[in-house]
Amino acid sequence: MTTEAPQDNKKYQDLITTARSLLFKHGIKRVTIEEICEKANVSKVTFYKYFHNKDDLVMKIMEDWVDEGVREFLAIRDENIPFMDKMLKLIRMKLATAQEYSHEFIDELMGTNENLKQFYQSATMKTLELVTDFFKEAQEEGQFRKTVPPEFYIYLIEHISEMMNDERLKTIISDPHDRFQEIMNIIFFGFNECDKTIEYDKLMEGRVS
Amino acid sequence: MTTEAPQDNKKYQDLITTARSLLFKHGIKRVTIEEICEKANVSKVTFYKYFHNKDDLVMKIMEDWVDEGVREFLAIRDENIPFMDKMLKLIRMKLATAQEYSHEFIDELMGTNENLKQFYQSATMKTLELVTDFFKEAQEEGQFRKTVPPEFYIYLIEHISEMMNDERLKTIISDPHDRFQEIMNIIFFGFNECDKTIEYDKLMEGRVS
DNA sequence: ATTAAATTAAACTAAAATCGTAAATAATTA
DNA sequence: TAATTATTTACGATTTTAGTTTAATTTAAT
Repeated sequence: MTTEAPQDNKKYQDLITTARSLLFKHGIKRVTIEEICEKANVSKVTFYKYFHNKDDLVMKIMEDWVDEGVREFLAIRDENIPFMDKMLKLIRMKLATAQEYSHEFIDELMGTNENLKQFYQSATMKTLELVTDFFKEAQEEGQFRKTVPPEFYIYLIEHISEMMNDERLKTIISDPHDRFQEIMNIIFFGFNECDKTIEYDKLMEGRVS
Repeated sequence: MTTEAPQDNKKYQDLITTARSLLFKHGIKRVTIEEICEKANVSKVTFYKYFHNKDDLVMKIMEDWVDEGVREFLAIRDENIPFMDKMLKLIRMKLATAQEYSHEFIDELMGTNENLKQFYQSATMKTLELVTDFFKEAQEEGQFRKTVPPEFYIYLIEHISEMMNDERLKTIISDPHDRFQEIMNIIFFGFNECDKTIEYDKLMEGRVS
């Protein structure tokens, strides 16, 4: 008689995972509910048992996704490793998720629907606070220059993958290794001459690219 | 009074290029004619001036694309460089185009429409003959083991990019450099110990990845 | 085996999207 | 200016999609 929570339901999970990969790849408007149901081997009736409509589905996907991200972040934050290694792992994480979803998906999330937009913004807010606190603490410990606003570091971190895929930058530095090296060097050490570097290979180690 | 050939028309070209990138990315059924027109800044009426319908558009895209491929191939074939270097360039070309289109596009090309299917098959036939001749000649010159059917080499070449992106293989050899190295070594030298290798970096040089 | 719940396929309606065209209007070119 | 060409707007016809209903089937628990 115990009514199962939807998170533990197989059909629900099938729908979430199939929908996620489809929507992340093609964006929201290109994918139909029927297609999701077919690919997930779930009938349309069952879909409407768990979701009111497509927007509702998207919100639940985002909830899952954000929670996942927060969990990953907290795990890294609380690891017992040097600060620089944590930074590496955070960047790696960002690059990993950035490859998952298409630009189109985020654009649609922000553009068309007002509910989704609000939800997405409040979700990013929540995670942003977490990360900001992390940076502020690191700054107080002397890991960063104190004159840099932590929000600016977050901005930079979030734009690394964008820079890596920027067509203009690609023509300037075609080799991805070199490109990454240069971006990281600028972010961490600025234009000053410096003997420290962040290795692309170290960042990518163990990653299935 | 000279009626301009459509190939030289700006609007026509805009339609072809925008349609190509959209269709290659999302497949045929996900993209609407109106979307193409909007993105290309061409009115729908103008679209129907140049194309009967979506299938007609796809065929003309394919024609362009195949011609382009044949030209590239012939250019490489007739270059005055060692055979191995030609091989490298051909593989590079294959990898480049494979990143352009999605699996979905080719699937739809083969699956839904009978006209497109026929057209695609005859087009690949035509190019396959060219490449086969190239390999046969190389074989007669002693560049390959004579007991290998050239068709099998073509098959292998065409599957390099697939292997590079194969999830199973990725877990076995996660580093793309290593993965590519191993694939190339197998294809060119088999399982025999051999001091020759094909360098990933050499293959990728000058490519904007 | 019996019962209750979950799932499904199929049919269906209403709304929305898309196609393709025809006319009126603006822009180019001769 | 006149003739040709490109674009906008509007529109009807068709197709697709969303969401619901019903009846049949599967699944799981008792």
